[in-house]
Amino acid sequence: MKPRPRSGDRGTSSHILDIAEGLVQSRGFNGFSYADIAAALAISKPALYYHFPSKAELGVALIRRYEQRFFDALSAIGDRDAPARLERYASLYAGVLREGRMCLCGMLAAEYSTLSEPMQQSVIHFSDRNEEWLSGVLTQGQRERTLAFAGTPRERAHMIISCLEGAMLVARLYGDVDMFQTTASSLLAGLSTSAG
Amino acid sequence: MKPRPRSGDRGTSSHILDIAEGLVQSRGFNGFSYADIAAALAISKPALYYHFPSKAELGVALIRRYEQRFFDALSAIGDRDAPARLERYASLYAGVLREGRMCLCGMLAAEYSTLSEPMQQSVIHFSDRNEEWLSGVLTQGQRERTLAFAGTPRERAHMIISCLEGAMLVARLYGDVDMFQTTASSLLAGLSTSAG
DNA sequence: GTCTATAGGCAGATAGAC
DNA sequence: GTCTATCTGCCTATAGAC
Repeated sequence: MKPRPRSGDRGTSSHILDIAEGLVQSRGFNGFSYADIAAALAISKPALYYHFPSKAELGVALIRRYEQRFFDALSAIGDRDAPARLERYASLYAGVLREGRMCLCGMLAAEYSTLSEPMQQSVIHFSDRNEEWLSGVLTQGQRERTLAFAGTPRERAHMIISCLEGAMLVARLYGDVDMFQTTASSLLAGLSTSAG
Repeated sequence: MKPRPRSGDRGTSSHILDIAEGLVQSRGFNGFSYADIAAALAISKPALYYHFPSKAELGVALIRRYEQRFFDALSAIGDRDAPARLERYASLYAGVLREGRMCLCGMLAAEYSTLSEPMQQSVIHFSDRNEEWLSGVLTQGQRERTLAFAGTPRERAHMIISCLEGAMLVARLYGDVDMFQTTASSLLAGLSTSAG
């Protein structure tokens, strides 16, 4: 019997994921341990194992929740013209960076070869879905004639995601969010037509 | 007295760095241990400590050597017009990726917050120098009228490096070097003038 | 320069009480 | 669900022989 969490109390599992998420995004999956989470929550290490029986399973749960929230945020962008959706899309990344964090998926991409197979699959799944969503926006832009670019929407989506990830990686190195904004803006500016 | 290494024998320190470099570029600095290097060289762990008294000092030596070689490779690009130099520059990244590796500097950028302060400084130093070199090429291109772009050469250099790093990160996820080539090409294509 | 042996700590993970 | 106690193994690093 799982007790239903009271409103405002999302339960211990949720709090564990909150802490773990921040640790992965700032230090990487190989850069923290259960002891770090336990300390942050003032709880014992074995208590964590009740909720997540292994670090790898915690990792999978982490990606799944992040994915859920990320695509909820994309849905919340709503119906706008493509350039406006792109701008909101980029601002999601900027928000993460402003907290001194790397994109979860980008961080795990760096550590990819050290991850368990289920975690690797989860990273790929997230990445594929992200590219698919962005590709849809680019296709919309072509249809609307608000966006113009060489190559397929898929290729362009891949390029934009790659550049945003890289821009986060490097901007975080210098603790300079403005650097990211400059790169993101000039990346997207090149796509807009005068019709937009 | 350090014995002079015979030609072709660059010494144990050098071999240690070779292995460590590959490990960092594929697994990250937090993703390998002295035991991995020892196993690869069929040598004991304490022997490694004779050459590098701590993992952090090995890390600094690693960055320094990588930097030396990288900028030697940039010098070897020689005097050409800016677009040609850019193309060779991007192909250096592609070569690393082809070995299934991430750029050393990009990998360490992801793990930045977990690195010792000397390692952090070394990463920044490398990154600054890289940006400076690329910025010089972009300035040359403006002078020659072979390149045209919005913003300052510095900003553009920063953007190009960011995008190349991100493109490596994501391409490595899918084990697809062509993806990187496509992104790199379209990134550089946008800079060339018809004069070039 | 390289070895064997080992210290001391922290990692991921389990047992069993409450 | 959470605790204390504990296991095993690996990590970084050192001591001291050859």
